[in-house]
Amino acid sequence: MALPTQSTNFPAWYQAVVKGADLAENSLARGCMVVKPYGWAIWEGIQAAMDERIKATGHQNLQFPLFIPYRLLEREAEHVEGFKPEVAVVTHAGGEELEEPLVVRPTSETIIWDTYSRWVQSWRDLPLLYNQWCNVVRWEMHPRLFLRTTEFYWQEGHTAHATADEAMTEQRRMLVEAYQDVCERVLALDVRPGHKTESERFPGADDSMTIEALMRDGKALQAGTSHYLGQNFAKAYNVRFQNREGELEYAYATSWGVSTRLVGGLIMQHGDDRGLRLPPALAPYQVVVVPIFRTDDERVRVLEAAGRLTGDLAALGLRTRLDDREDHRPGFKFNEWELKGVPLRVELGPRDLDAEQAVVVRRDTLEKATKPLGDLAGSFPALLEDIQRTLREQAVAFTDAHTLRPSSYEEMRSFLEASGGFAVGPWCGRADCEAQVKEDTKATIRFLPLDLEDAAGPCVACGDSAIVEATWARAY
RNA sequence: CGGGGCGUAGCGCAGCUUGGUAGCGCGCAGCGUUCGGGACGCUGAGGUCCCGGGUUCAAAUCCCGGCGCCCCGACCA
Repeated sequence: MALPTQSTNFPAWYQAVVKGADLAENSLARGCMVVKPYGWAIWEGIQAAMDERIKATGHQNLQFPLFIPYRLLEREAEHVEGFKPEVAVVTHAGGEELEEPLVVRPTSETIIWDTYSRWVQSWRDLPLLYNQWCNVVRWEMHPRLFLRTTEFYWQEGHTAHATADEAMTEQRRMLVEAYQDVCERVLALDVRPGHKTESERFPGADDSMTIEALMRDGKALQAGTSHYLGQNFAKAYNVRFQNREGELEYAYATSWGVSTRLVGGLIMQHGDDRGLRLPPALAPYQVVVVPIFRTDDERVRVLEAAGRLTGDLAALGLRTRLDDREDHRPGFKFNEWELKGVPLRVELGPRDLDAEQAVVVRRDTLEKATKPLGDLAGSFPALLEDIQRTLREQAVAFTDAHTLRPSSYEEMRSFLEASGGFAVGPWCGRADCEAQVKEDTKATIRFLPLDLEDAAGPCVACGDSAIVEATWARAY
């Protein structure tokens, strides 16, 4: 299949990659997706890395129900206001109308905090550090595979603490030590952490933190969020504990999540005109060996050598695939594995065997090298590390090259209107100024610095005196 | 909800103006030739033309009424 070029038709390119690399497809159910084995393998890789960090930071996994009684959702005013338009409600079951409708969870704060009220009495019960991997449903207007689907898969962490300080430390720790770490170290993405403005905050939160990633069309993607919920949910669901002094106090909350959206971010930050480029740390196959032969004699010879190489690679712990399908020609396979983003490809044919060599192609740079068969496998771990590093460096270089400090509002406007990337500058902190920029450019403030510092000088958007530095971009 | 478009083979579409045998490309099946960058030839399978009604000797095509989907404007991990 031919891929549209990224630069001329990014949405079509994205769709073609998702389809061509066999990651997912639209399902009959409105806005939902069928995640296919290759796409799910990528998600499982993300899950494994994230789950390791979640556990390493002291959390345990558990599981809450899919259904939430409607009245529970209604307890926290801002929360219900924010989610009401996008919840799916079950009104009928068991052949009759339900006395009380059930909401299909759009997120689980409500049912979890209602449960926590029964789990917490004393300061000795805190903190609660729990996480669940599950699916949630939000009735979205414009579904797009991985980026915004009606049903999506994620993890949601929900913690309860005895003090505000401890909760805020937890909020930041999960953003940085889990989300940012896995995105950078495993997915090789460039993500920028920061605070959301009040208007972009999670409904019911006192503060939302985000990691934002710039895609190759210059639009930003919110790749993960971590919220400090203050005592809002504790008050709504009556989660009180007796502190060391014997006084009753409401608990402090955090919640944080990353979703299958990360797969979309991976595609859109690393992808090129040949398709996906997967970082070796995540790739379901790190190396694919494509044997080339015509005659029966050649087939025996080549497959024997290819099998030995594949075995050597597997013995080194590398995820390896020998593509010995006989119903496709080599050229087809080269293109297919490039589309699927496999980091390294080995081409092995009779001519190579005669010369005791193999052709090795890296997906990140598309460099083709001829290497001696001698200790070919032994050279691969270092090569894969180099690909991992290169993808990450390319991502950082791209974001840097698409970040502008505009010297005037006019410059900022034309930059954002053209989706040039991140525009960074001093901001007055006012919501009406933020709204005006959105009206002018369709761009929003993606984040404020993680360490909030005073900014000097005039607001780059409205000219009033600035209080903080902001980063604007158009977003997915 | 306001404006525009579409519904025909698994997918992408033509045919509709001017009613008359259901078509094309990809994919799929069989056989043969191919095989170092997305192969080719021959043969073949596959259809409630979105649904319901009407006009007509005859409807994918014309008329009426439904339903569904997509794009553009406000939400969202």
